[in-house]
Amino acid sequence: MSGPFNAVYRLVRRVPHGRVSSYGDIAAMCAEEISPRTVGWAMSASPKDVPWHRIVNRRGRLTIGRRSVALLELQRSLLESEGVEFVHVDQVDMEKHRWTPRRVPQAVRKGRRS
DNA sequence: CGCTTGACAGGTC
DNA sequence: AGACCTGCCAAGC
Repeated sequence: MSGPFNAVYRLVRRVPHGRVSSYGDIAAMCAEEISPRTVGWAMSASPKDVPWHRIVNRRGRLTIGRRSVALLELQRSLLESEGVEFVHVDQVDMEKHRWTPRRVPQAVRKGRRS
């Protein structure tokens, strides 16, 4: 049971309560070469135990809502309930809440230095 | 099998 | 700053 999607899910499960990460950050931390788009696709099919709402775009925008406004509102309410602050109605404060792990699990770490 | 569609990102103008 | 282009890649048709 492996593959890019599961690697993505393992990483997203590590994003702590009250913190957020971006599609690009998750892709960069992933061991396999995947694109941010693939992370987005994985989120759209994520299992129940994956905190998909903690993944936003690079600037903190909630880029989910084009097809489902209800999902956008759900994401916003979930983040607000975790104490995440917003700089705009659809944009979280990345400076304060971006997840910046010192170490990513070896199995997931890609051979690159930031 | 080829074309379109995105829950993206980096660059140009 | 914001519109636009390109690379990206799994799914769906």
